[in-house]
Amino acid sequence: MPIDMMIRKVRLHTGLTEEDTAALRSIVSSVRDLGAGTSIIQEGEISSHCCVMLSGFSYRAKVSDGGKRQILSFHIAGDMPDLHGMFLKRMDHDLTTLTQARVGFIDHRALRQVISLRPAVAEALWRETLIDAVLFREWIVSLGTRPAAARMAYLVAELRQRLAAIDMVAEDQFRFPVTQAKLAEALGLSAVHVNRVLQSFRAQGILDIHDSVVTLRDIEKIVEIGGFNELNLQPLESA
Amino acid sequence: MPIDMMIRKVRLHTGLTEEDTAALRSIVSSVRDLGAGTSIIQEGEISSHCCVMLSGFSYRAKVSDGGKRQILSFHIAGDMPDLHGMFLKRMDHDLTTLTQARVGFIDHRALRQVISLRPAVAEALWRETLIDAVLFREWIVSLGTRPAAARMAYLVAELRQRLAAIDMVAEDQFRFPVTQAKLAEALGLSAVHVNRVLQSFRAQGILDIHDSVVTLRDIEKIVEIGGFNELNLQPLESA
DNA sequence: CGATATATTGACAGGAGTCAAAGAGGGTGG
DNA sequence: CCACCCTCTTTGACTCCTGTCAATATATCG
Repeated sequence: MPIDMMIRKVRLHTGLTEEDTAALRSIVSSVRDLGAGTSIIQEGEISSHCCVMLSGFSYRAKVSDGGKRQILSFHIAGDMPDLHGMFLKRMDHDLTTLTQARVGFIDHRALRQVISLRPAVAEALWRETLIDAVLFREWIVSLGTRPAAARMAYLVAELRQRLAAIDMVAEDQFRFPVTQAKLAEALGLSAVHVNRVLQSFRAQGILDIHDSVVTLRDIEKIVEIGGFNELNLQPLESA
Repeated sequence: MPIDMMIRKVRLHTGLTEEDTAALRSIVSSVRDLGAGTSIIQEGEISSHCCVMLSGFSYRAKVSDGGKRQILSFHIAGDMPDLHGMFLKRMDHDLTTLTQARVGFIDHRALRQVISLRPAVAEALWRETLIDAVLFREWIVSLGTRPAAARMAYLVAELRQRLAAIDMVAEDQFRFPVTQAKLAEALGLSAVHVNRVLQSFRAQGILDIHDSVVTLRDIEKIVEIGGFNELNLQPLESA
C-alpha cells in the first residue's frame, strides 16, 4: 500500500478523518515508476496535475542567469512538491527525480473537487504548502548566515529529521543518493569546496556520505555545527 | 479608504467578487498605527490573529545560531505577512515594522469563518501564501548563486516591481527606508560590503539609496545585473 | 552640544571559488 | 578479461570576493 505514504505524512500534521484520506487516495489517477534524473515538470510549464512522492527522492531546482543552478529543496516520500502548481499559473522551478522514484499523479480538477467538498483536506494541503515555506525560510537563513560546514550539517540534520518521520532512518544512517556536485548546487557552494567540507567531517568523525548513504557519526555535533533546532520544526504541528 | 489596500492586492491575483472583498474588509477588527521598529509578532509566539499591511514597510527576520540575523522578506501595503500563523502553531520568525506603518488586524476565528463560507477567499489567500513561497525561492537563488552586487540589484528590482503594482513608484524613485545594516542582513552580507557595493553602484550611475529613497538611475542595468526576470513573477498570475 | 545611530574608509585576513590534473569506480564492448 | 569511457571524487596551487576590525565622518536628536 504505497499510496499511504502520502496519507501518512499529511496526517502527521492534521486530523484528517479516514474518509478524507480515502478521498485523497481515490483521486490518485496514476502511479508511475520514474528513473533517476527524470524531469517531472519544468520551469515555465503549466500543468494540469500535481504529484505525490511515494518512494525515492526528487528535488526542486532553478537556474539563475549565468547558468548556475540552485537546488531549492529535496523531497521524500509523502511530499507533494508541486502542489502550488494548482494555484499558480506557471511553475517557477523544475522538479526532477534524484533517484528512481515512485510517483503518484493527481489531476488538479479532481483535487479541486475534493478540496471544495472537504474543508479538512483543503486545510491539510494548505498547511503542507506552508510547511514548505517554513523550510524555505530556514534555507534562506542557512545560505545567508552560515558558513559552508554549517550549511552542510544543517542540511543533513534537516533531512534526517524529515526522513525519521517516515521511518527512513536506521542506525544513524539513511539513504540519500546525491552527488557532491548536487550538494554544491543545493548549498550554494562549489563542488570542490563541498568535497573539502565532507573530508573534514570525515576526518573529525562527524559524518560521512558514501555510496548514496549518509552516516551520522556524531549527531550532537552535526546538530550543533548546523545550528539545527528541532524546535524550528515545531511550528509544523497543527495549530 | 486604506483598508482597500489589502483588497487591491488580493484582487490582483484573483477574481474575488465585491461581496468577497467586503467580507474580508468587514472582519478587520482593528487598525493601528505602529511606530518604526515595532514588533508585530516574534518567533515562537502563538497568535490568534493575523495582520494586513495598509501602509508602510515591515520585514520578517530570524536569528540563527551565532546571533546573526537574517531578514527573510520585506513587506509592503497589501501584504499579509503572517497569514500562515493561522495554520502553523508557532511563528517561525519575527515580524517587525521597518517604518511607521498602518496595520489592520484580523482574528483567526473570523478569518476561518469567512474562508469556510467563501471558497474564493480561501483560494485567494492560499494563493497569497504560495506567492510568498515563490519569492522565497527567488531569494534562495539569489543567496545561493549571485554575488553581492547582483543580490543588491535583484532586491531593488523585485521591490520596484512589487511597489509599482501598488503605485508606490514614481519617476524611477521609491521610498524604502532601510539602513545599510538591514540591507546587509537581508542580503547575507556584511554592512561594510553593502556600503561598498552601493558606492560602486553610485559611481557607475546605476542606482542610489539615500535618505530612505531608492533612485533607479539605470533600470535596464539593474535588471541585468540582478538577473531579474519579470517573467519570474508571471506565475503569480492566477491559474 | 554631547550622545547615539548610520555611513564611510582603509588595512588585513580568510573562506570559498576557479582551474587543471589525477584518481576511482562502474559499465560496456570487443 | 581487459581496454575504454564516463561520471564522480580528490588534490594542489592560486585568486578573489567578502568579512573583520578599527577608526573617522555624518547625521540626527533631545
